[in-house]
Amino acid sequence: MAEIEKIEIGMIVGPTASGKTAVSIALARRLNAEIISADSIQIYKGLDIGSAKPTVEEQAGIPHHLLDTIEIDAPKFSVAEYQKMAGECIADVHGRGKFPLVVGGTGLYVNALTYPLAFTAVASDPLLRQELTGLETASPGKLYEMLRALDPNSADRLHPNDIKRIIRALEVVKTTGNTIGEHGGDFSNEAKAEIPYNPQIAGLAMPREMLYARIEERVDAMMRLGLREEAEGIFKSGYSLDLPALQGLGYKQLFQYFRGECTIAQAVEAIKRETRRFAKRQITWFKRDPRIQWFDVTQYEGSEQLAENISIAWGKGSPVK
RNA sequence: GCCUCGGUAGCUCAGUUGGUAGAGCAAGGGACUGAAAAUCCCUGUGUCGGUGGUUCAAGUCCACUCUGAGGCA
Repeated sequence: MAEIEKIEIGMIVGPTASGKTAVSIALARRLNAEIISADSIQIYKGLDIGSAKPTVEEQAGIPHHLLDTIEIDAPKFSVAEYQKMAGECIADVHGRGKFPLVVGGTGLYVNALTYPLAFTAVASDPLLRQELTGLETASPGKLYEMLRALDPNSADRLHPNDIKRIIRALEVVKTTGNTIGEHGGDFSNEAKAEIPYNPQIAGLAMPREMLYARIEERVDAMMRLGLREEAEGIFKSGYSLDLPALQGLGYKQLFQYFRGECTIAQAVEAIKRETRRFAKRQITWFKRDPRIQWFDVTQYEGSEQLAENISIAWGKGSPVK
């Protein structure tokens, strides 16, 4: 039986501020790799300081893909587009004889590459979404009732208050006549569907206290680097502040300051607090993924040593001298 | 030195006529199928400053004591 040859890829995941950037550079050097970002905010142009996007110097000559790729006001960018673009990047990098190294903290994007999720089946439908939102406003609980009738499995899975996901599930079943579960694989991959990659996933972990201290330091550093000015430029540029891109940490809180709703000190505090909560959600997400091999960064001298151990774990032990 | 008001969760504070404590914020846990840095769900974590006393029973009443703030000398 002719099996399609899978592309071998490496992945580095972990919460924000866990040191993914530095390790990925060290690892890319060892493995002759190019880096493909799995970060839902760094992919936007102009969101640089606040997204902790690696600078040109930090990229250190390693080619990075899917940074600065789309406009802040690009219509309907989503995980489906990401899945497609990342797939093309991986094929391209592999085709040029280099190792694709996916690095990022957006769990859904990581899963879009490592589970056979059939996103492409149903596009989002803004008009239908608007209509459904109107229905829910007029009579709260209505949408969950509808979902219960049309797609009981999804209704079981979702909480009645999780309107966003309820709308998406309704969108799929109303547009196609099939439920969301009938469209493809899921995270548990009970369908045993195949993905075109053979991923090895390394997770970066550290004690919670240490991670929070790093977040604190990093937010202060962002402010020194000019996060306020970056956000102010966007604030004044006329973008709708409801854009998905502008829900990113740092921007949202500074917009409140620009509107006079809080002091700059309160905005910075809020950025730190929300970033901690975000990191916690990322940890929850990655923790349940049994395929991730965890590396406690405190067990290693620095990113070079950590990169060496990851490459050994991936069966690529002998380091490039 | 005297007087007054405080000391209860990580923080700010509630706490009825005595019945071994509860709000907000912070925090912790979880979910996640085309917005995912989004969205949603769950959870009180406590030597009630200390020691004695009264009482069947003390965060609550009494005495002493430590400690903070203010006032008068």
